[in-house]
Amino acid sequence: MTPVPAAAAESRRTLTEIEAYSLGLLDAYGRCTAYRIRQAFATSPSTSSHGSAGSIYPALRRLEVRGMVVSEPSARGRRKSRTLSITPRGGRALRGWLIAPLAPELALPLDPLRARVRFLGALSPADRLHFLEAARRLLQAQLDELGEHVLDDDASEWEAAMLRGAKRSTTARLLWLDELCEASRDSLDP
Amino acid sequence: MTPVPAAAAESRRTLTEIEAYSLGLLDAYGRCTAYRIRQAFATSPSTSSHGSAGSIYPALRRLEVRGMVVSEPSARGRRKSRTLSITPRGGRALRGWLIAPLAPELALPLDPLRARVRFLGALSPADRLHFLEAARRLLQAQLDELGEHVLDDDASEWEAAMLRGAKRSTTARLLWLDELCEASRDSLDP
DNA sequence: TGTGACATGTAATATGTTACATGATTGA
DNA sequence: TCAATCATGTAACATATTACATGTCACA
Repeated sequence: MTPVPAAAAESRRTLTEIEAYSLGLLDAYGRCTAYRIRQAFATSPSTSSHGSAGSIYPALRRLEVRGMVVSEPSARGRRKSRTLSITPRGGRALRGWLIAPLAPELALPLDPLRARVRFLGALSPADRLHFLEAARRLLQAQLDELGEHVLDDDASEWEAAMLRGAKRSTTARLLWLDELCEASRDSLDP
Repeated sequence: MTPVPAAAAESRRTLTEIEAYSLGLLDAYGRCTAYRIRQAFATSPSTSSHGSAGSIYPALRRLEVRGMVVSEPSARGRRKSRTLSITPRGGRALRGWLIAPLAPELALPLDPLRARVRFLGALSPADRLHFLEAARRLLQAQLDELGEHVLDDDASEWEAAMLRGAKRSTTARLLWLDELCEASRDSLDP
């Protein structure tokens, strides 16, 4: 990330998903280190691929520049460390993000699997079936993982709600793939 | 978009979602203009928000640089226009993208609605209910729109399959919101 | 004492978004 | 003929991804 242009960050009205998620975690946790935020991204089934250092640290820096987060140096042993907390302004920004009118594209997020299915016509019937079966296995594994996912003691009712949503979505997509798989198998080998 | 660095574009192995989608459309359509690709993005329920000129034209240019697309000037009246078509290399790239091992994060794409639900604890019960009801209305509208969506004559079986997938996902998320809505209403006004 | 995990970052880079520019065509 | 829309782009910008850098701590 290139150095954060403070003026631009100040002038922007909205929060990116990563910024909002970070604010939300900070609000839920009270005070914590940037590393804890990163870990939360990495371990959440929904966001595991979006918790890279190169996104989180600059996002937190931007929030600090905008006065939504404050940091204080905290000496854990001799290791340098900064403890973050959300400011009143940060709280207002978080709630503003939540109650803002929902953009229409939130209704149907991009689904990379759906995009691939769109173009399965370009494959041979055998390759199609391979694809669909691999996709099915992937979703089944994801569903198993979601079932085993244990929530922390301090997990909120809403974290559990999110998990239920993830399960429902995955189940629906799995059923859809089952159907396609079966149709594909029939047409290949009647 | 800054000018496309040809060397970098050549050396990259993978396709972005937009590149792959463009290749797929070009493969399905045979020959067409960039504008037709853009329109397809804009009218597809899944990708309506990703068809900006600033993404499509540079993506098509990158594909041309990589030899996956060729363009020939076509005089429609006196208006300058270029007709694009996919090359054999482009076809191989498309099929390679389709049969490539699926990255685990494709199993559970980010859902901005799910992210917001995760942090509903930051809102007052009344605001929570407002949020959930607005989200429900949004998904219901999306579902209605999907139901009315008519496919072209040349629509493939896979385009229809994609549409069914979109409906299933949306229905599942709507049911989930219904549940949350009801629980939220009960707790607010027992 | 050295190996690996912890913790905090930065640099380079490619990409997507927003907004603007431009000329041709069509319809009122 | 004037406005809207068609069609093709470009420029500026912020952001995410990948890979790397650096120092600390636990423990074998």
